[in-house]
Amino acid sequence: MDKVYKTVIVDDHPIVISGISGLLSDFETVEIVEKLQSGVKLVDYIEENQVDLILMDIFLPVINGVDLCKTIKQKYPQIIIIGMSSQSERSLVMQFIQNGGNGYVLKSASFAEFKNCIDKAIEGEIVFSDEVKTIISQPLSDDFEHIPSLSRREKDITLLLSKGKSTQEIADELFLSFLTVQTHRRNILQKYKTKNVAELIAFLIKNNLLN
Amino acid sequence: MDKVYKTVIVDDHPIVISGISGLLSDFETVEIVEKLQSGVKLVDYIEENQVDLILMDIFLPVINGVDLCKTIKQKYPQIIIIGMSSQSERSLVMQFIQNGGNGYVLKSASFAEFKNCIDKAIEGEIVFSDEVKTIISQPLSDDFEHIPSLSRREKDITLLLSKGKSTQEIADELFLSFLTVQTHRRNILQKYKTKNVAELIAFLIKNNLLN
DNA sequence: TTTGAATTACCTGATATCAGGTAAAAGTGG
DNA sequence: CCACTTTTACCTGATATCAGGTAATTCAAA
Repeated sequence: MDKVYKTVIVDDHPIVISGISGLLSDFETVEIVEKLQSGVKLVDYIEENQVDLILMDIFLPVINGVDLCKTIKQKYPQIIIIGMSSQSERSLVMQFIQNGGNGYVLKSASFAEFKNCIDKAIEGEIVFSDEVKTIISQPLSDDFEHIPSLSRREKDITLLLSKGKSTQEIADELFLSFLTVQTHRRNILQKYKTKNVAELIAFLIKNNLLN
Repeated sequence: MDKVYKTVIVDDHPIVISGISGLLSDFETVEIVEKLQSGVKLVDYIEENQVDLILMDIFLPVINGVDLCKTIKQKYPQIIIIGMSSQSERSLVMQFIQNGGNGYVLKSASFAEFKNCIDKAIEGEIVFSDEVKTIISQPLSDDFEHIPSLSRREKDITLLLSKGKSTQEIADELFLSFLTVQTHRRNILQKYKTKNVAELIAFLIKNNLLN
């Protein structure tokens, strides 16, 4: 007899949870043990209960899905984690997998795709829904591009930049020298290989790095 | 006996559709007649069939939910349209309502909220889920702020801006004078009351005006 | 404890942006 | 056809950004 996978669904949208529940109700190998709306609750739940499989939204309030996956995998590497999101930015998928994710499925995937991915993931494969596959396979990946993260200070600065603040204004607000902020700006642009703030902000928002 | 509302659900995520279907199956006054994954299909469907109520995602591929609502309401003002989305940017909600929307519900709303909103909308009210209410009621609205849209040329330019292109590069790509692009930039910044491109790009993306 | 990353800071010069003003075509809709 | 918007274009000057370099301090992790 096959093992029954104790499964947790994490999504801040009740409707999505209900949709997935419905989908999974046919599965004999999967048993939904909990439905949660936040990453914090997930961490708490795992501490106290046995969990084999997690289906999680990547865009969660407070905690980023990628970081959440990393945290969980560090303590419980045996748990299978499948990420979900609406859009799929190539880099985001890569990041998720690099942090231990076992698969990535777009919410626009068909039911069949969804089921297939879950089956395969249980068997130990790294799985992607069709659309994700086409996206990540485009620039024939041997460059497992890894997106650097922003430091605390850099986050402060990018946030203010996105609000239209100038270098001088940012310096004043953060009680820093104009020149320091200038250095940070340069480092951030370099870090993401962007030419100017416009491109930077677009990149950061698309990759969910801005707040 | 109450009228039974012929309802169409439009969302590019099958899972969400399934979730909403489940939710609505209890309703006696609502009958789901079609589930669609794109705005184009919706327009086609309406031409051929009777529809009383539409639940639509705002972020749809190809056609913007706001524009879609406007188009439909022009021809079929009697159809009740409720918008849905994951995040709620105040201005986006306002735009939707201004274009004829009968309500706006966040996907993070509870089932009870969802049901309540649909009931009230059927009765002719303009409805919002709780979280949306708090967001839109903040700057005590008598300034029914309306967000201007980008002209064709302005769209071209903002798109290139978000890719990090400079004024000169944009001018070259679009075969325009440097000075023309400069004028467009100024107009766009003015239009959205933004101080620089960084703020502009952040604003445009948040309001789904880019691409 | 020491290595490396993060944060702070300064200097210079080229280039780009932003804000002010003006205005003529070209296209659109009533 | 007229009004209005859009698109095109020019001028000027102040200010900001970007790119190059260097370097000391702080702080966390190995």
